[in-house]
Amino acid sequence: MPTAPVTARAPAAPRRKGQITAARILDAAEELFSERGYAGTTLRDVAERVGLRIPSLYNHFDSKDSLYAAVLERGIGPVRTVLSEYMEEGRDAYRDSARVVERIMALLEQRPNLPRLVLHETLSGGQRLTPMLREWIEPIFARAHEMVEAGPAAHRWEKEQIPLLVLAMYHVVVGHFTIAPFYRELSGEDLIQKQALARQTRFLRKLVAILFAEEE
Amino acid sequence: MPTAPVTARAPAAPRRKGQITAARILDAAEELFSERGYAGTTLRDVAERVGLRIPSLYNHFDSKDSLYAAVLERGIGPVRTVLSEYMEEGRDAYRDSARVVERIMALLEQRPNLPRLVLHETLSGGQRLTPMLREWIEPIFARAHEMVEAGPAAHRWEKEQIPLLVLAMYHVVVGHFTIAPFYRELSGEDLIQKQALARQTRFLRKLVAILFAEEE
Amino acid sequence: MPTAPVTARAPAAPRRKGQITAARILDAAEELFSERGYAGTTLRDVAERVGLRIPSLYNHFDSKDSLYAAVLERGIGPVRTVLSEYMEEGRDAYRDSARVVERIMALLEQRPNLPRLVLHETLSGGQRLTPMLREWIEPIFARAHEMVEAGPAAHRWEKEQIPLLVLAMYHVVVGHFTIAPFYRELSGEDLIQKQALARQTRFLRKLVAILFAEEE
Amino acid sequence: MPTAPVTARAPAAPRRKGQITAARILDAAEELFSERGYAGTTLRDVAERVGLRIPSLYNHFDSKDSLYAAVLERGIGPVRTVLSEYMEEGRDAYRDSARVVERIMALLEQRPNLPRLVLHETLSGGQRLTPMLREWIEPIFARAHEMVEAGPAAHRWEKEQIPLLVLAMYHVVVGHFTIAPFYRELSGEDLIQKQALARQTRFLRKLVAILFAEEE
DNA sequence: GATGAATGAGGATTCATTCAT
DNA sequence: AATGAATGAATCCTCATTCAT
Repeated sequence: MPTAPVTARAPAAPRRKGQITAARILDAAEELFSERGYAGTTLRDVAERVGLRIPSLYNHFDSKDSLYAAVLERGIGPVRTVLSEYMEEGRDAYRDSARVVERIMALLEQRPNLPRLVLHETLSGGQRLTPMLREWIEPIFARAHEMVEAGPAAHRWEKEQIPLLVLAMYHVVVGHFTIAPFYRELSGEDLIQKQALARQTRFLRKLVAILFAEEE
Repeated sequence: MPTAPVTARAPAAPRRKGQITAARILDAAEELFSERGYAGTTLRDVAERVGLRIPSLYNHFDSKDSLYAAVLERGIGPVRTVLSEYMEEGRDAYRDSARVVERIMALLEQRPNLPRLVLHETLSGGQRLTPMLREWIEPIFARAHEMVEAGPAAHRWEKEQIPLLVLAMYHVVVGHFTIAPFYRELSGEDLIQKQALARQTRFLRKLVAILFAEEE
Repeated sequence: MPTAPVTARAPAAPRRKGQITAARILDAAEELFSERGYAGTTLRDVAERVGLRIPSLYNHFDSKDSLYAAVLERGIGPVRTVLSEYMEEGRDAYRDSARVVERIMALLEQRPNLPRLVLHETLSGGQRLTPMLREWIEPIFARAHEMVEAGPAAHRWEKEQIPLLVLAMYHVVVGHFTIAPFYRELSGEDLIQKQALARQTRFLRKLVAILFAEEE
Repeated sequence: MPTAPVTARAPAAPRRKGQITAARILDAAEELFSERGYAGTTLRDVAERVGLRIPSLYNHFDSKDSLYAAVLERGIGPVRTVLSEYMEEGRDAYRDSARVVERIMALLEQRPNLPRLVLHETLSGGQRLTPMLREWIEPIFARAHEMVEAGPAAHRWEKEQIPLLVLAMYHVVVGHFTIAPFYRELSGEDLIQKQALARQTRFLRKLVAILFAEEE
C-alpha cells in the first residue's frame, strides 16, 4: 500500500515512476526515522537505502523536514481515519472496546514503525506532533474515559485512576512495538512477527477482559 | 569519576569545585539526552545550559560519548543496585512483588529522566545499552517469570503469556515517565510531580493486585 | 542564433514559436543578470520568470554561460553598430559630438539594462567583457581623445586630463542607468522613465556644451 | 586602522590575535565582495585568501551575511562620520564645496574598494544598503541641492537639473574607483595609484570650478 | 579549570547539467 | 519543444575535538 496502488492496468501510466520512487523514499525514511529519530537520521542514510544520490531526494521532497512530515502523515493518516470512525460509531462503545484493541493492533501490524515514530516525538515533548495529535489523541482519551466510566468496571476504579488506566492500555499497546527492536537484540525473538502479534492481541483481549470486567 | 562518589570526608566539606561542575554537566546532559537523544543533543546545548564554553566540558569528560556513558551509568547504577539486591533477596519474592513496584517507582522519582534515556536506546535497537542491560534486564525477566509462575495467578495466564505480562508491567511503569513531557504539552498536567507519582504508584499497586491475584 | 536574426521572411509572419520563447528567455535573463550579476542569477530564477522549467532553457541555449553571452551580445551589438558607424563617419566629428550623446541615450533607452550589465562585468575586472570591449571601447576613447584635442576646448584641459574627461562623461551617462534601481528605492522616482531620460539628455547636452565649449 | 590600532605598546595584549585575524578576514572579504559581489564570493575564497579553513571564519563572524555586513559597516562608517560632520559644519558650505570633494577623495583613497562595494548593492536595488544609506545619502543630496541653489552657478542650471548635477558629480567621483580594475585590464594603468588619484582630484576640482562657477 | 581559535568530517541544500520520455 | 528525474560539484554551516594560553 505504501508503494502506491500499482493497480497494474496497462494504459495511462501517469507519472508512475516518480510516485513509486517517492514511496520508496518514504519507506526508507520511515524505517530510519523510527529507529534513529529525526536528528539521528541523515539524508545520506535515506538516499543510500533507496539507492539514490542525496540531491535526488529533493526531486520528491522539499526538505528533510517535509520528508519527515510526509512520513508522519502517511503513518498517522490511516490511524486517524479508523479512530475517528470509531469515535463516531455508536454510544454502546463499551461493547466494542475489545474490538478496538484488535483493530488498532491490525492497523499497527501494517505499519509497525509508527509507534516508534510517534514515541520519538513524544519523548521530545512532541513539538512537531502536538498540533497533529492533540486533535487525534484528545478525543480518544475523552472517549475512553467515558467508556470506562459507563462500563461494568467503573466501580472498581477510582475516578482519578481512569486516565491512568487508559494511559496504561496505551503504553502496553504501543510499548509492544517500541520495544521490539531491543527485544530482538536481547532475546532473538521478533515481537512483530505475525505469530507474536497474534499472541499479543490475545493477551490484550484478556487484559481488557480482566481490567474492565465486573468485579464479583 | 564523573558520578562523584561524594567522597564522604567531612559531610559539610564542599565537594571539590570540579566535581560540582562535573555534576552540573551531568545534570544538563541528562536532561538533554533524555529529551533529544544522543544525536539530537549537541555539546553546545550542554555547555550553554551549564554556563560554560564547549572546550571546558573536555576538562571533565573525554568525549561526547563518554559523557553520555557517564549519564547512563549514573542513572542506571542505582537501579541496578536495587534490583540486584532484590534479585538475591530471598526465594519468597512473590510476597515482595508489590513492594518492588514501589521501590522502582521511588527510584525513578529520583531520576525521572532515566526511562526516557533508556527508551531512546531501546528505540534504536539499544546498540549502546544492550551489553549493559542484557545483564541487568535479563535476570529480571527471568526472575519475574519464575515469580509469576510460582505465584497465585499462575493458572490465570498461559505460560506463553507470562513474558508479555512482564513486558506489560514494564511498559506501564516506564511509559508513565516517557509520556510525561508530551502529556504535559497536551493536558498541562505534570505526571512526574510528587502527587501524580503517588497516584500512579497506588494505581500500579492495584494493577499488580488484580493481575497477579488469585482468580476466584 | 539566440539573438534571432529575425529571418525577415514575410514581415507579418509570426516568428517561430521557438524564437519567441528564446527572446522571452533573453528578456528575463537580461533583467536578472543586470540586477544580480552572473553569479547571483540562477537558471531557476530565469525559468520561473519565463514560466518554464529549467531543462527547457537548454532547448534554446547551450548553458548558463552561453545564455549570458547571448544576453550580452544582444545588448551590446546595436551599440557597437552605432558606434562603429560613428567612428567611421567623418573627420568633422566634433560637430556631431552633441549628437553622439543623444544617439547613445536613445540607444540605452531601448535597452536600459545594458549599462548595469556592463557594469557588473566592469566591477570584476571584466574577464568576460574585456576581449569584447577592448575592440569596442578602445577606439572610442581614442576617438574621443582626438576629438577633444581637436575641439575648441582643447586649451582648457591639460593633455593628461582628457582621458579623465572622457571617463567622466562615460560615468555620467552610464551612471544614470546604473543608479536607477537604487534611486527608485530611495526616492521613488524612476530615472529610466521617458520623461526622466529626456531631462537627462538635455542635461547631458548642456554638460557637453559647458565642458567642451570654448573658454572666452 | 582596519587591523586594529596595534598601538604596539608592549603590555596587556588583550585578545590581540583574534582581532587581527578578524581584521584580516575583513580585508580579504572586502576585496572579494567588492570585486565579485555577494553571490559571487564564496567563503572558500575568503578563507583561502586569509590562509584559514572555512570553519575558522565562523569563530569570528556568525555567517557570510554578517561578515558582509561587517565589511560594509567598516567601510561606510568613516565616510558616514566625515559626511555627517560636514553636514553640520556651517552654513557657508558653498565655500567648502571644493574641499569636500578632496576630503571624500582622501577618504576613498584609504578604502578604494568601498565604491565598488556600494555599487554592487546599488545595482541590485540596494536591499541591504537602502536602510543604511537612506539616512546617509539623502541628507547629502538635500545639502548639495541647497548648496548649489545658493551658489553662484544657480542661475546656470534649471531647478530640475540640480539633482542631476549632484548625481553626475557622484558618478564621476565613484565611477573613477569602480572602473579602475577594468581600466587596468584595458590600458594597464592603475587609476587608484597615488599619482593617478592626485590627478583625478585636480581634475575634479577643475570640474567643480567650471560647473559651479558663475557664468560670465 | 576555563577558553579563544583552529579544523576535519559531515550535514542539508542548491545549482547547472543531462537524459529519457 | 517541454519536462520529470537523476546527479556531480559546490555552498553555507554545524559539530566534536584539539591545542595553546
